[in-house]
Amino acid sequence: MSKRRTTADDVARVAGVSRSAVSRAFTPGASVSEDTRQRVRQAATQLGYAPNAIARMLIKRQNNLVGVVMSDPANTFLSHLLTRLLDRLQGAGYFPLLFRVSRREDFDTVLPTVLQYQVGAIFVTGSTPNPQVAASCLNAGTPVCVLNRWVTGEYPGHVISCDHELGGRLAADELVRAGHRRIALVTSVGELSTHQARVRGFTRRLQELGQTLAGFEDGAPTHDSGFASAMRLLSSGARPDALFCTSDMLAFGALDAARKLGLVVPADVGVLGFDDVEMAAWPGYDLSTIHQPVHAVVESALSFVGHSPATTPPSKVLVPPHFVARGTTLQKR
Amino acid sequence: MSKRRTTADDVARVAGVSRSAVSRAFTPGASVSEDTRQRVRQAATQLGYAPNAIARMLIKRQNNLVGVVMSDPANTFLSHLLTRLLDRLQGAGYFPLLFRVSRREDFDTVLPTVLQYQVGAIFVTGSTPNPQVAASCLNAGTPVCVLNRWVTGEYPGHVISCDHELGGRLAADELVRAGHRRIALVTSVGELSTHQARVRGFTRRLQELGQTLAGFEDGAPTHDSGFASAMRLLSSGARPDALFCTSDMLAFGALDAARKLGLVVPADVGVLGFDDVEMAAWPGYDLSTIHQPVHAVVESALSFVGHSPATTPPSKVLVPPHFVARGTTLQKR
DNA sequence: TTGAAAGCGCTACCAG
DNA sequence: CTGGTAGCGCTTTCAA
Repeated sequence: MSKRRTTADDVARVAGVSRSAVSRAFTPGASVSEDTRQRVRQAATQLGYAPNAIARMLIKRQNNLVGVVMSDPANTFLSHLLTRLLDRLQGAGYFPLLFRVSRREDFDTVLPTVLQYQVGAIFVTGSTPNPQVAASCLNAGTPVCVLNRWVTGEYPGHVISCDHELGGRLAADELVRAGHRRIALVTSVGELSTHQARVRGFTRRLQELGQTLAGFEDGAPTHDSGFASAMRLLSSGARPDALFCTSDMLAFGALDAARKLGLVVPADVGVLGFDDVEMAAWPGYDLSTIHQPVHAVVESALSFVGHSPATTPPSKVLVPPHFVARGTTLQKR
Repeated sequence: MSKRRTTADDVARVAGVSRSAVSRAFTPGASVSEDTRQRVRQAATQLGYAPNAIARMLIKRQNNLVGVVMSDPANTFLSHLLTRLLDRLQGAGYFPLLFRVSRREDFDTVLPTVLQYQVGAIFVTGSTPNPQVAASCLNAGTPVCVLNRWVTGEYPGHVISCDHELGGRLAADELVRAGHRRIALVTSVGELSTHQARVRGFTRRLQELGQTLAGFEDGAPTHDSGFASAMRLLSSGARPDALFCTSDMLAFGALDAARKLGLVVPADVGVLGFDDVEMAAWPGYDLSTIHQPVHAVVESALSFVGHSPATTPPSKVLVPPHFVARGTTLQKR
């Protein structure tokens, strides 16, 4: 007994009108008499009818679906980005089709699939698609937009990101300006390309300021790894007087390590993070950090959806981050 | 110059075969000669053709879309649930259409919209839909599944949740068994119905154990609120010797408050959370908590997708949580 | 304002 | 194995 979903024809029959009339009754600015509209709406509710969005999509040859591809929604920072993106997308009348992929290669597999759903745009976070794959999307008329990571080399799609390298430079500036002189780095460059840019900006600026790195630890982008890295750094002979951690998660780990070693923050050791997730403002951490401009990134991204790559040529946008002073770095005078 | 997307007909023409052949070449177990399949695939890549999923959905009268409606993806606990759900859904070949709603009423508005996309199931987290709205979905043949919150009264859909009340009872058991005798409650019952169940179980069990509540604070479900509540409780004349916080977020706030007041945890005051989010295991908090069985909830939820409510009658499933002993509660002997 | 008819791009069923 | 044909449920001309 597979109950066939009620269609516009069913409603038309009950309301005693044509199928076209039903369609019009559900189309905002269509020319229908108020009388027929009422009759149709009534028959519709009676039968439990609702227009089939799939059929509508097919005939309109366009839909309000957008693809969102991301690596890890549980990642605190990404989840904030996602929330913001979802809110704004829905506010603009779009429906996000969400894909989670874990491995790098899966991004390239998933994009063509997303494309088949005739989405109006594809947003990618957590990795960068293969240029060829991106090109094929663009070719099909679908803008592809990489969020929050910079793409080096030839890449045909939209890229809109926080200026991670500038963030790294800011970090060096602030730490040195606050009086820290033996600065070490806790990072995850091996796993995350965004961290590479942060490290690059940081080390370059440090050099410009006449400082040398007092230590370096690379690991996973996790609290545990930050903890372990900081433990090594802070219990070594020549203890650093500040740690630049290339993400807040790493910084939280470092802070917990400093605490465990009985060090006073920031007097004994300053800690600077990157991202400015919600937790950074918690009194338990009160983390000084480099704030990523999530809102600006999302706003900028939104401007691409619905615009064919043919008319709106792919652009690369870099949004500047800024320093947020809290209690884990010395206060500059 | 609106470049019409290439269709199966275009490919058929180039490959010198019929449209049916093209369709077959893209259908896994169809009967096509290897020769034609090759020719078609080649013509397809040449033209940049990919089957239109929308059209396919329409004709197949079923699709692999599922609706996921949630309140706050940035909520640490929900984001874990979401990640898990997404992973398993994709693993099973489904495509999640994600909706974020903030206000209670919006849930009822959004469900009919989701329904229009002919989704195979709808998962709701963060609120409970109006029974009538749920019924209309069920009526349309789409299972609706409320995740992680219990529904009181008449409700026609699936409900699969952690047994929050049992979790509350466990909390009382563990705290008392560990030797805490002046136990206060930090919660957010005013805003979250899940917390209500936790509180109910907790207070009832406490009573059964012959204990009385040593304090009670209600507020927002945030770190800030937990901090403020604990501050009030712990600086009052008759200081509690343990705090049951109905979520980990509240507990983190309470822990920060205890630390700020110079209290030793758990000697001076024990703290017990609820959820067991990742952060609870961080050494900085090392929070004892009640673990929510996210995996079990998701597995159970998955079994409903694709099964018509007509054949699989709506069920209510309650999954038991368990206690996780860490460093913020006294160790029972 | 209304209804009839022609598809949207595809799959499924039929003969061949 | 293959090509024609008939729709999926809807919107949209086009006449009336």
